[in-house]
Amino acid sequence: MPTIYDVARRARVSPSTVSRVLNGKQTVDETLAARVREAARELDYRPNALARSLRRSRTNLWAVLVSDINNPFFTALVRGVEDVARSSQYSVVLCNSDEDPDKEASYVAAILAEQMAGVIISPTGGGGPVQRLIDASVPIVAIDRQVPGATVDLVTVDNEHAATVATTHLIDEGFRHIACIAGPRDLSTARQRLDGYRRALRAAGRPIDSRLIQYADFRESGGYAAMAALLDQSPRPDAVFTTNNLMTIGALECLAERGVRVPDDVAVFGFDDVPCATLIQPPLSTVTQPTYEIGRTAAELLLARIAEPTRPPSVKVLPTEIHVRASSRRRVTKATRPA
Amino acid sequence: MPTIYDVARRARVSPSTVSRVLNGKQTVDETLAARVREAARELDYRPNALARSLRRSRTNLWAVLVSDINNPFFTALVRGVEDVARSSQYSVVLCNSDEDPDKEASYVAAILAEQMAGVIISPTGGGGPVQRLIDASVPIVAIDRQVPGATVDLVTVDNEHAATVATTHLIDEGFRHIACIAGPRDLSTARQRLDGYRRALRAAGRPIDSRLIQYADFRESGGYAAMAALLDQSPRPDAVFTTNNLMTIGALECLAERGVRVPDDVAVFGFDDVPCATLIQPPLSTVTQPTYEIGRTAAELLLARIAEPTRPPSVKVLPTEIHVRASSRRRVTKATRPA
DNA sequence: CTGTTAGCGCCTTCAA
DNA sequence: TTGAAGGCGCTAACAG
Repeated sequence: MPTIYDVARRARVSPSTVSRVLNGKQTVDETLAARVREAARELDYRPNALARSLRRSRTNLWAVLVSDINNPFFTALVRGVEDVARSSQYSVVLCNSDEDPDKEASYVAAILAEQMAGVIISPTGGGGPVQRLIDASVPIVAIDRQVPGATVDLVTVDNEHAATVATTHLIDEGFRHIACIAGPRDLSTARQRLDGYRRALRAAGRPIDSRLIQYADFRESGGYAAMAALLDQSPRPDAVFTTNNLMTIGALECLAERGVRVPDDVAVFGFDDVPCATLIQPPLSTVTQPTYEIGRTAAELLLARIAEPTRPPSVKVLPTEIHVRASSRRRVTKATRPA
Repeated sequence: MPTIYDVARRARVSPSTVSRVLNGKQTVDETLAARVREAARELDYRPNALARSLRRSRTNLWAVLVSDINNPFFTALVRGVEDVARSSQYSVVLCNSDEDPDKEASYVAAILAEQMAGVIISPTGGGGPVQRLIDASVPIVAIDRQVPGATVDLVTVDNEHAATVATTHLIDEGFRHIACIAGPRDLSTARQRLDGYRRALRAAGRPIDSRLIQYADFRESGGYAAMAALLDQSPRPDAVFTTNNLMTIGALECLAERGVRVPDDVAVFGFDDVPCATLIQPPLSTVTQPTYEIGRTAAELLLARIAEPTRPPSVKVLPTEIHVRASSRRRVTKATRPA
């Protein structure tokens, strides 16, 4: 690999001049600049990012550290991040903490060691490792959920509101025993969605039956188990609000396996888009988040934070969309239909 | 951030001794080693990976450069890679080329600039950028598809065989006009699956009707468009073999939208697992790949390649599984049923 | 076994 | 405007 010295020699200038030309600095004489550019091209010179970063003590790499790489919500938002990053000369790498604080800690260590320029993160519940990034003044933007015990830039949605709307819809349809499959207690997002569910019931003068609230882990298996538990107990729900996409899938699998009909026996309203939502019968009612916009907004906040590290943290709340479809609509049963 | 000099001063030894202790080198006197470790702990010292990498001229970062981050096939295999990487002190970052040679080129540039220790890649069709990595002797393992015009370590599956089995199944079920939604012509994987389809027809003495072969882009929208084209022409297929998961989804969406029944009007056999496969009605017949194993095997090949850069490239072909479900079974129609 | 020294490739004062 | 020189933090020769 040719170095800046090789280029300098070939262009008959000093290494500093090469550096200046390659970084678009100051006014270098156009004759020399042209010679430098040609020499660089001829040698297929590519700057050593390691050396440059060591010198400048920061790279041009952003990490997107998500809690579940298999959740399409997180992968979809990466595109929004990439589009902003590319236009600002950053490269984006994706890391997967898998909701595991240990893995998160090991990626945080790597981010620190590699001196990455910024981090967009959906922190795991533990919340420990992220503090290291904050302590080290690494520019950081949280997505989806807050960093426990810290105030950093955040891009999220109106979780509580959306959950209220979804639950209220189920109430208005006339369902009596509306269950909620909630996420981990230590995730702000999960708490807000559960709060929205509770608020809707309260507003309708309905009691909140804690047996109808099942906590799970935001994964498919968790949704499945929670649904199974709900079906095995009394009162058995006639509707369920599932608070993320993977848990919705798990719950639907459980219902299908047991021959429980949707929405006739149990209605379903899910949070987040579900892959192949349109292929599932009946079509699924969902709250959807603007994933691309979330990624884009987070990236823009990160740029702003890098440019001005001391600016006060800001929170962007993006709007959700509610899609009411057949899975949450009460059907007139045959028995009550006029003969 | 404390440096190795700070640790050395505090432990009253030289920086080299600190370096040796921290890297587990040679036999350092245990008294000194203990002092060093304690000093490092007290200062919360974390080595600067940039400096270390600059010095050693290689990092401990692997890149997994996939062609579509929204395809669960690719994200699922990352876990297999991570498990191997972690046990060998490498961190894994995921990059998304989005089947776009330009994006791929820009990530290749970043990988080169950051001197990453190894790359696992599913190359885009263009094939250009990967050559840079090979030229720079970056250890590289291809997954899913070959690198055009180069011989590197490769982990793939028995694409042609699996496609033959799937198509043969459709033939045996008695379908007359079996279509194929094929992938991009410049991807080895797509070619092999199409070859398998052709071979099955040939073996059954069936003509190969080129109107029944639609080329698409391995994406949902491509599958949709291809299916639409097939439905609008004559002969209209009564079965279709879709050669990847996203195109299967697109095709199913098209069929659902037009009220075409599966499998009564058109039977479907898909390649790759489809998210929420079990929720789709009718259950989908698929060829599935061992994603975790593919990731693990690729990572192991990469380790071997790093350890011995000159070893001859090897190709690992992992077995697929065929799941025949209702979407590809011929149903006895009511007309022919005994009354 | 330990310390001194030099340099990985680059950028950035500082002088000219 | 250009060049010379130093140093980012670390490791690997080389002495001792």
